This record gives sequence, C-alpha cells and structure tokens, in this order.
Amino acid sequence: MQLNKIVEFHKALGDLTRIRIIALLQHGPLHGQAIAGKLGLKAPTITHHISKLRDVGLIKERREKNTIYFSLNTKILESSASAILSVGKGTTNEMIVSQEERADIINNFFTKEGKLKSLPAQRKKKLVVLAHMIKALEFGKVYPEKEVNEYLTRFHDDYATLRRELIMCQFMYRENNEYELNPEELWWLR
Amino acid sequence: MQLNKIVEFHKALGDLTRIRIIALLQHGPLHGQAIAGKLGLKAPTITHHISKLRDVGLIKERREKNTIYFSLNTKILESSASAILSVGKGTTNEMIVSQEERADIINNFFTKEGKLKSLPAQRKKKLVVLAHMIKALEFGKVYPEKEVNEYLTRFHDDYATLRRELIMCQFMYRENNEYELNPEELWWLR
DNA sequence: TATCTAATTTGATATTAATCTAATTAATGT
DNA sequence: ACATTAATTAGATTAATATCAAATTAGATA
Repeated sequence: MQLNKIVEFHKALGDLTRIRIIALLQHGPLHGQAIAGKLGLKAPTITHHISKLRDVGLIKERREKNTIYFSLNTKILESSASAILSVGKGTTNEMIVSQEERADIINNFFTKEGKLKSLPAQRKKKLVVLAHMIKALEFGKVYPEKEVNEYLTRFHDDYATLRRELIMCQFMYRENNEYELNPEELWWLR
Repeated sequence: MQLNKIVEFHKALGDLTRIRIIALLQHGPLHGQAIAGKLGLKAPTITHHISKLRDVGLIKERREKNTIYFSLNTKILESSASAILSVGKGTTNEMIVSQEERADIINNFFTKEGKLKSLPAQRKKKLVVLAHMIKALEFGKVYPEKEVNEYLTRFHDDYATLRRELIMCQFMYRENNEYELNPEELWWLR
C-alpha cells in the first residue's frame, strides 16, 4: 500500500533532530562527526537518524578516505513532500493497485526462478512488472549502461527491450550513457 | 517557518490512521462516527487523531445539530507540506567571509581577554562578531533569559544590547522568554 | 425536566522510538 | 602487523503515543 510510504516519509521528518540534519544538509554534504558536533549529539545518534532518513530515500552518500559524506536527495524530498497533496484523490490512479493485485501480476508474469516470461501488453500490468524489476536498484546511484544490461539480464535475455521500456515509461533516465532511477516517477515504490 | 512547527506537522502526518483520515476528508466533510465506521475504529480514537490534525491547523469543522463535520484545510496542507523544501535555506551570501578575514575582525573587536570592545557598525563585521560570541552555545538547547544574560556578560556588561542584536539578526529566536539558536541562520558556523 | 446522541475526557495498557555507553566493524595509514 | 579514525551495532533506559473501555460533557429534542 502506498499510504504506508507516505506515513514512513512523514514519520522520518517528524523529529526535530532529523529536521535539523536536513537543514544542515541543504547547504551541502557533511560527514557524521561534523553533524554530531554541530547538533551536540553523539555519533551513534547520528547514525540512527541518518539511517531513518536513508530508509525513505532522502540520503545520498559518498565515501572519501575513512569518512562518509552524507547529502540530501532533494528530488526525493520534493516528490515525497508533495505526495500528501494527492492522497485520496486518484491522481496517480494508474498506479493505484492493491497489494494482492500486484502480487497476482508478478506471479503471472515471472517464473518461480524470477525470470520474466513476457512483457504485459496492458499498460498497468507493464508498469507493475517494470517496477518490480528495478526494486534492487538504488535511488541516486548512477549506473553505467553495461551494469544496467547485466542487471536486466537476470530477468530476461532481451535486456535491450527492457532498458528501452524503462526509459520510455520514465522509470529511469539516461544521460550520456549513464542511467539513474527517476525519483519523480517512483516515489510510490518500495 | 519555525523548525518545531515543521516537526509537529510531519509528526501529525506520520501515522497511518491520520493519513487515512486525510484521504477520506479529501472527498469532503465527514462526522466523527462516520470516520470511525469507515476505519473500523472507536470514536475516542478519532477524537484523538482529529485533535492532533487540528493542532497543526489541518482541520476545519462545522456543527450541524449534534454532529460535527470535519473537513480538510487544504491551504494549510499545501503550505505546510512545502515548508520542508526551504528549511535551512534562510541564509544570504552576506555571510560568506573567508577564514582570515574573520580572524582579523575578531582580533580587532575583542581584547586579548576576550571582551568585546565595541559592536561593529558595518553589518558584515557585526555578524562575524555575533557569530563568534555564540560559539559556545548549543544548537537545539533552550536557554532561559537569565542564563543568556549571564553568558553574554562574559563579553560585555551591556548584555541587553547584545541579546537584542542576536534576536534582530536572527541568530537566536525567543519564545515566551526562552532563547534558542536559530539553525537556519547559523549553518555556516563552525 | 428528562432523555437521546455525538463528542470528549480520563485512565490504563502496550508499542514505538530517541538517546546514550560500550563494543565492534571498516578502511587507512604507519 | 599494528594503530588510528570514522561509522555502525547491541543493549539499556527513558519518554511518547495509539488504542480502547468507562465516565463525562454538550447540544438538541421530546
């Protein structure tokens, strides 16, 4: 149920410490100890909060020597913040699929081994199938084309068709042969 | 918008029952018993949640005989939802000062013993001086006025002027005679 | 006044979650 | 191999809070 996604997002923001972390990260990446120092808290507390924020897709990170720099995924922030405005109104109604219906579709179009049998013709089902396949990909991470191909081969030999469908349905976008999940389309996922 | 208001807003939305209530109210006003029935909950529970939503301004109500119809304040919903996007962004490039320049200013306006000689007239310098003085204060901690006064006396006898300047430059904010650092303005501090 | 209905308040209970210390892991550097 | 530094995990404590039954309040009506 996508209502739960919305709940988790707001629960993540419903804490003063995490809002302060977000306020800090709006100005650029920071590492854990720096955040702890600025907020007057201990490192484990920061780990705790960062992982809450990461759980809802708000945190990107990059490692440099021993220290990890955390930064804000502003695309996710924007799309998640606006999700509440359309809750209950069927704005993304194409995607309003019950948990059971989704399970049925997955069941019908994938083998027990997880291979895709065929791509559904019906748009709604196709979206469910595509969404299912990218579940293991990471928001904010940039994938070279080769890696995308290898990944998609896990589901079907014809990775090129899958890749094209992901682009056409705007689940991913491409920039000079590198691929990235499109958070604007996928806030309701996961 | 105050950080605490933002926290309270998201805390209000960080609960599945309340999100479901919002989803219901998107379609029009409903009275308590109706909400309870649709959600499979008891009346006191609805009262509890409605009052949480009302606390953050999301609920409008109108009485009709004995029953109260609750509805959504969509204006508040929209503005509160977007508040998070600009949190931490309340800073101007006015405060981009090099480390050396800052050291010079500190050197010129403080005695060796750490007393403030005078308050700079030039705004940029004044900001540096004020920022220097609050370095030992903690983000997120609430200080009673008495404690702020004692603290500021370490720099100058005229603590009242300093305190007023801190408020006016928005380095601190005051709520019923308690003071707190304003993280939105002070992210650039070390 | 008595009575009905809807909403609220009042405990009580169970669950979640924020924070810390201490111990551990991960990656670097000597 | 050893030491260093940053981040994480584990465990404990404490504070919030979601829910309900029971009692109460508020307004309307007979």
